[in-house]
Amino acid sequence: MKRLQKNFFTRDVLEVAPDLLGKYLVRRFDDESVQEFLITEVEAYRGQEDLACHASKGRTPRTDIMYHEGGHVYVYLIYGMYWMLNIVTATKDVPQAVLIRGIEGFDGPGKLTKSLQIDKSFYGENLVSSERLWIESSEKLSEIKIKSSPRIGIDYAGEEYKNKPWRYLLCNK
DNA sequence: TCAGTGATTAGG
DNA sequence: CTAATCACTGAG
Repeated sequence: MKRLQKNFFTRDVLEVAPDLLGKYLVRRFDDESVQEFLITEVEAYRGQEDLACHASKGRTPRTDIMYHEGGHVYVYLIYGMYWMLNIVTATKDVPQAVLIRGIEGFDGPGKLTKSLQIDKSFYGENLVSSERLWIESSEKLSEIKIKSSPRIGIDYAGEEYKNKPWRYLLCNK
């Protein structure tokens, strides 16, 4: 196991997203305990032209972090209750992010962040240097199978983008 | 199926 | 300031 470095995150989101499957999300809690979670489901949000991406409406205080270099964390609240965990990818001024939808043991992005105790304080966290949240790769899982499908909950994105198969799932059963 | 929930955003 | 929006969940 070793922590993923910046060059992993600075690629195009469509490369990074499927590549995150089979990797481990590692969280060090406030009591110093460390837990690792296999990433099983992600979605790619790609730039200003992707109408499902929050950055499609332009740069705002909330989406600002997506315009940074890959390797940062984008966290936001949805439906007044649930924090969503995203990982910023690509280079400066290219707004892309990967939504972590599922990890082993927890299905659903809302439950995931609740279990990992992730909230707004993680907005902008650097996954390369952070002491409480990062990603590790495992040499064991060299062979994995990936399935893709349209993204969830983005009917507003228009015909072209809502049907893009930018949701990736692990299926090595 | 559908209500709860509050940050974020655009518009006066 | 106000009103609309929303990458979800759980109860029924």
